[in-house]
Amino acid sequence: MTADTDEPRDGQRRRDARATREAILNSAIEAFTRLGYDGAGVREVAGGAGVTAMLVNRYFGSKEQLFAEAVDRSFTPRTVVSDDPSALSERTAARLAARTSPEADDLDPFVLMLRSVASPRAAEIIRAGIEKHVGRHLTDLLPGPDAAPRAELLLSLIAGVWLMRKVIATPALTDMDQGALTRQLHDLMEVLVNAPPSTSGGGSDGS
Amino acid sequence: MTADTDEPRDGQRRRDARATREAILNSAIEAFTRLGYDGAGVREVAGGAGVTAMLVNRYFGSKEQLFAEAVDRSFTPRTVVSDDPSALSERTAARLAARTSPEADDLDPFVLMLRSVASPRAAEIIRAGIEKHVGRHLTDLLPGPDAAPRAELLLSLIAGVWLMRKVIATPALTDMDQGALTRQLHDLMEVLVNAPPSTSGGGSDGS
DNA sequence: CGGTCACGTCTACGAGTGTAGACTACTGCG
DNA sequence: CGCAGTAGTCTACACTCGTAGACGTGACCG
Repeated sequence: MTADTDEPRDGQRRRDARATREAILNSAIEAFTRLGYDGAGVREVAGGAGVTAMLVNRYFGSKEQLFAEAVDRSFTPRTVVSDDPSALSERTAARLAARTSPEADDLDPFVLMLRSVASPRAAEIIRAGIEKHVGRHLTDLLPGPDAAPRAELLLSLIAGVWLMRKVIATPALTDMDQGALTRQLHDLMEVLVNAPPSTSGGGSDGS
Repeated sequence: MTADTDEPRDGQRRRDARATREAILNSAIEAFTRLGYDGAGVREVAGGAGVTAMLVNRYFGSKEQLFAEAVDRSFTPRTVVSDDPSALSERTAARLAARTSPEADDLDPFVLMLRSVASPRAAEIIRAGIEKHVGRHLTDLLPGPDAAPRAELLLSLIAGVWLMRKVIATPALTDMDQGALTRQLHDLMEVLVNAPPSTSGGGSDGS
């Protein structure tokens, strides 16, 4: 971490606008991830930062703008998708399996997303954030044609696993052996990465 | 539809407890799917059924119990997962692609789920519903060992596609050609259906 | 030491939430 | 016709929400 979030030595932050704004934003990420956009109140966010509710609106204008900044910040460190094109599916599968394990703390942009999509305004903000941060980046990483829809399909898989394993907590998937899960996810992602443009003449399409 | 939801000929339902209960439940499914558990108010549900809010609680006890019945009802007709074991991945992929297309009406149990998981109580109810209706059923359909986690992985994929395509509406995936999407989903589901117990000696498992 | 301005808080409002209890009105039966 | 029971409504309560405006207060600068 950078050194700008220095905590005061006297135990109380003293009229430091920069640090207060940061504290509010961090508290917002935590609250939105845990409770979702609708569930997290401004007072809750403020309390987590040690300030009153009105300061939140003074710094961020409104809850909606606060959420937009929280989404932006939450997605900036790429926690799951690997940056290495050659080992993309392998490393991404391993990271996903590890970060969705029951022991892991569930502070994650995907959880924030899943718990906030109920609100249409939040969904719109999330869509923009997804495109800006992961979608575009992932599209560049995938080889072959039609990389964009395949990238979003990969994101669908990641989000789905996060949903079932950490938000809904289906038992069989939650208790699944991590090695086996990693292998399964790896196989699935390989299908998406190694683009079959239209391999295997599956011509028998109905409709 | 069955004939028990007969609408009155004089345009107004007249003191028919059975039909009123049904109307409330249908309105609840519609409202919860569109707005989620937190977003849909009791008054909204009641208004959709043409009654007042208090009647909802009189018939269902509380909003939470109403939600539980709505989830149960919403999941009973299997809309996506095919019942045919031999063509499971093929038909499920086709149905999923069709039902998540932009033209399709988004009244679906998966959307109801995705828009309601923010509430912990609702998430618990959904988990039970998933297990009861689709999970168990799908586990029986899948061949090979460890069918339960693979079934839930399949559900993760389905839920993720619903999320990205209909709830968040990422453009590349929403506008994706239906035939191509069906093919991609089919390939993915094949990986899950044709269980590789531990094929391809990726024995390097940590932990 | 005193002024000044930004940082932070307090009170409050209007709207919306789920739910409880009392009340009305309609239907069917004797 | 009158009684009874049930389908449905009305009013209300206690609470939380996001946000607006007025107010206090501490630190820096001269």
